[in-house]
Amino acid sequence: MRSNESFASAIRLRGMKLTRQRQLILEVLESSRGHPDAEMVYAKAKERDPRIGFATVYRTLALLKQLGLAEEHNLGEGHGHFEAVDKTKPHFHFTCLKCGKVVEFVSPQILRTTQSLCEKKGLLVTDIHLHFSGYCRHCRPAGSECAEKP
Amino acid sequence: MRSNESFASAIRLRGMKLTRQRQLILEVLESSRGHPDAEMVYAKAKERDPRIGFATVYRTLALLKQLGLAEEHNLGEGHGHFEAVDKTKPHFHFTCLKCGKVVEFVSPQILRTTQSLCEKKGLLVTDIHLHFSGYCRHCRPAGSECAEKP
DNA sequence: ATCTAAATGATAGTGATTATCAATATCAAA
DNA sequence: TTTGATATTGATAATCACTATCATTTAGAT
Repeated sequence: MRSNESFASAIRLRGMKLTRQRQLILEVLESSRGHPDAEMVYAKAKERDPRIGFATVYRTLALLKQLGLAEEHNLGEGHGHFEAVDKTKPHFHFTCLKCGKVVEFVSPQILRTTQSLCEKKGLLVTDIHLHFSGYCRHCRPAGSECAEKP
Repeated sequence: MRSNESFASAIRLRGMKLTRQRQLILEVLESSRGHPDAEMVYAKAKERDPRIGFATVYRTLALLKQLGLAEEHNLGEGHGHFEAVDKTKPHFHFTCLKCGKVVEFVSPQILRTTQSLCEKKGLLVTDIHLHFSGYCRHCRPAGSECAEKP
């Protein structure tokens, strides 16, 4: 795991300590498919370290976010969902309002547009959250095309 | 206020009742600058109707969202921010991580790209939330250009 | 004016996240 | 390698944003 290295150095750079728990939580996140929430990460971490605490999970997820190793997404449920960052594959999310399915997709064009917008406005962008919601192919009413809100 | 009309008809269409409180909350939202949260809407509504309740504010904001008359944005604080919808001006938000300022901007190009993505994937998109965060012109470190997360 | 269902407001409850703090573990230095 | 300073942990209490409940009130049809 290459990010273990960068994690260790980022941690030490800031005078923080590389703990068993922090490494475990990063590993859990990296080996997760989809977008686990804090509770899910806690459950998975607990399988490998039954003594791990809930607060540590939250603290570590916040730390990983700060270090740019994790992202938190708001998928329309009342709580956060987390994902290990793979810088080579920035992507966006669509949530189906009916079946709840989350679709990931990429758009180099949106990234480019964002890039140029950011330059024009003098904004230093560190995070882009693009989240669509609506109805997936399966749940959309028959015959409906892309449209504005009803 | 043209949206009062559409509000009244949308409400009645669904067999709901057009109450003093609902009208007041819509008016508060429409006359607000920026992106008030539920508490702010409650405070402003209370100025005009001291008997109004907290739950009513939440219920009505949810209703306005359903009717497409309001949007809820996640600006990185732990709670929602609301905004009356003006369909002629879809826009996005940038939050400065240092000073907290929220910048609004438009991008017809991103809307177009979204439109065509949605068509390709067969997704019926009803809502687009694009939220950037980073550092504004004033807070960004001197000499820094647009860049990835540190 | 009357009636009925919808809506309100007060408040209790819930779920997610954060703060507190004594106990523990990391890691630099002796 | 032990020691010591202090960052971190884990248990739990607290907080925060929001939602459910329910008796009372009100909108709007008759």
